[in-house]
Amino acid sequence: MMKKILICSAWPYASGVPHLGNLVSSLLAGDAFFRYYRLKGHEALHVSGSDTHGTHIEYEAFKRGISPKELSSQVHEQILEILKGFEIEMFYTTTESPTHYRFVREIYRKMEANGFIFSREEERAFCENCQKFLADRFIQGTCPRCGSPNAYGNQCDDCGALLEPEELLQPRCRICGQDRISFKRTRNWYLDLPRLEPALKEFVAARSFSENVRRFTESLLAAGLKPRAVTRDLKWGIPAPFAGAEGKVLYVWAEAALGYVSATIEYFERKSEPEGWKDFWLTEEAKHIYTQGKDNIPFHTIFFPAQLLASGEGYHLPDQISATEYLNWIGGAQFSKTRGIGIYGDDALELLPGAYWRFYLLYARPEKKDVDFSWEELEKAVNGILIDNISNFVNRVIALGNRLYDGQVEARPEERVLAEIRRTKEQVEQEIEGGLLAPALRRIAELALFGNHYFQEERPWEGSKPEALASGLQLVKALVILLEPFVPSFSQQAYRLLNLDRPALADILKVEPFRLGQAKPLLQKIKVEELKARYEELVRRAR
RNA sequence: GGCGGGAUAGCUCAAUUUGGCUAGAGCGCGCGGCUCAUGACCGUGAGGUUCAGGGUUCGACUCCCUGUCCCGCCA
Repeated sequence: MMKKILICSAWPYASGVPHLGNLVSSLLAGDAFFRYYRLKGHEALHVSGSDTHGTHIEYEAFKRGISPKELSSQVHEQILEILKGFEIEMFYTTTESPTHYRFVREIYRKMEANGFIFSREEERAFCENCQKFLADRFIQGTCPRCGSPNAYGNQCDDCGALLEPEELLQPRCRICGQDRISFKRTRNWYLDLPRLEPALKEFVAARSFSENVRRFTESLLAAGLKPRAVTRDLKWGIPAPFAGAEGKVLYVWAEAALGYVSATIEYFERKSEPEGWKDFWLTEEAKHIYTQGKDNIPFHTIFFPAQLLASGEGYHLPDQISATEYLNWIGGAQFSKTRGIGIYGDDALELLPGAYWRFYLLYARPEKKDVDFSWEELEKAVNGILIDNISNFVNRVIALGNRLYDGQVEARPEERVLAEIRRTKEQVEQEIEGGLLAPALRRIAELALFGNHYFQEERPWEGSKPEALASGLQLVKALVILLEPFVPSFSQQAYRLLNLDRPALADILKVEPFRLGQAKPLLQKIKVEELKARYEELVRRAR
């Protein structure tokens, strides 16, 4: 049964290039899901884009002496390169796209017309020098609790106290550094989340979210929701479409997620099928999968669906949230570009081709708990499992087929081998469709183990057991097809050796004669000490 | 402080949903074998107080309680 599957990966914030953790939790995982469902014969589409608005990008651009637009465009281009290098095939746009602007403004007008938007006046910190309102984190001052001079408007990092901006002593603007801070009245528009609570509860109850996602969301709902501001007194963003809100923009989190819809619309516009998006969004039939880090869960199970519900347009709500824990740097440290901690997408590709990263990252994807990056684990996964175990098995079997049967091998795999392949396929399907990639990949690696074991036992190189070779080839075929979502370029190379043309998942069990190409190693082992040294060099150069 | 997640072999992970053979794999280590394959592969051995303590049970890694440590989120 063919189904429309929409994969929505969390939008990278375009203040800087994404790091390995960002990639594995969203875009890379999204690509693996996308490729899996396509392999299975579904009509799959994977969308995301650069989240380019907001204070942080304004600030980052200011620091670099360029405009927010220049910064986000630069980063967007870098991300496009990273996608290519990591073999991520998707529709990737930006929140600056005209389609997104139009869609966001329209849907907010609908939410307002349906009575889910209200406004109220409040006091906000204002920098007289910059002539702009300041987000909490952009006011710095002395902590009233511990006296640290570096407390922020929302929190003092030194003593941990949670603060309100007006509590700071000697407040100053982080952007210009001056202390001409005043508190001015301003009007903001709010999404009325309390009024959407019943509909949200119904939505969550009707979905079979994974245990952690469901529990987390339910506890937020049980605690009661508060209205959430959707406007900001900023220049860099999408102009708020409400009467009286001239000069204000929509809050980034209030518009970026809507990009899942607008990106789908844009994708079909470019294909000249302007109605095509409706088959994904205005139907119950489709399945929507969201990939992201755990910090994004409430936005995708509450804030975003609330917006869709408030529009009253009947948009399809999220079906599955595949949220990861964090990939941390060595020793559990948080990635930080400014402090030179961690590997970022662009540097990663200077060290190794994307396929190697894909295998390691998806194999170690932090689906259950935080995982620390480790060079040793990278080496183990790539050299030990992908190459020694899997790729060598592929080469082993095909080379033997070349040598003994001149590449022409009859189709007569043994039933017990087919049964093992079938079991693996079913387990892999179950894991991936349940939102998990790492266990699926581990299961595939086990099939290679089975293959090596089987070969050793049957000794087909002695020439008397052609069915063993046929079985080996069937295993190879299964392996490379199952691996396509994880390491696509590897599988595609192997397809050529096996004379397969765009195989489907179901072909794993199809029995047919083999006509083999000339075997050759498809991957080269990595030298981790050398990589480490080159990485140190990259970090040094960046400083 | 509240909520959630985690803790299993030196390392990375299974098994916990639904309590049930002797807690399993891979890597690493010791020994042996194979030699078709990228020094790859296979067998075998050593290696466990399943974080700690208590409880329920014929039986607990699994369920309940208390505590410790790690990671988040929130206040």
